[in-house]
Amino acid sequence: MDNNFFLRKADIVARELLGKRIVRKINNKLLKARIVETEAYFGSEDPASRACKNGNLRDTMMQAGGTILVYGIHQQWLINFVTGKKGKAEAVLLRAIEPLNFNLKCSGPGLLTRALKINKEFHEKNILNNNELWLEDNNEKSKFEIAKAFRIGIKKDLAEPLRFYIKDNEFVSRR
DNA sequence: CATATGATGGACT
DNA sequence: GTCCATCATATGG
Repeated sequence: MDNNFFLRKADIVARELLGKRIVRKINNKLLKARIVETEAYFGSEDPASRACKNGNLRDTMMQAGGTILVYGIHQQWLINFVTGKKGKAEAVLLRAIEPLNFNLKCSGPGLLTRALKINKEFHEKNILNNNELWLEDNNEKSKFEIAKAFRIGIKKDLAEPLRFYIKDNEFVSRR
């Protein structure tokens, strides 16, 4: 994965992430999955983002693109990838993945972190330089259609749709 | 320490 | 669609 991949705006990265593979290494076994649903979040200007109020989280979102951001909510861990240049508070939330070589439900942000055993240990590590979790580009772009929607489970959303998913993919979270 | 608050998920009507 | 268990955080005393 290119070093500049995450240095773009969160909504661009969210779209580009679709179809990429996420690989998790556990005890020398590789869990592979395809990213099928993402959401873009912004810092200060985004009323839906926790970073809007929370200083610590915003600091993490201001890191340079590629930093992993993990935070707990409703007894789940949610994983985000920080995007944009250092100083910009932006991130992309991983909402759903399609398991390729294992059989666990991954149709939701909390479910996929459970399946891949992702927890706070990954917080503030870098996805581009990690031997337990990384991304692979397998050039699937243009093999699918991208659908847009408003973000899920949020009280105050922004005016523009910031949720992106692969159209007609059965592993996308519902609602 | 006490309490409130969800970027959830699953069960249920 | 609605209800709610459950817990990592933030915030206030």
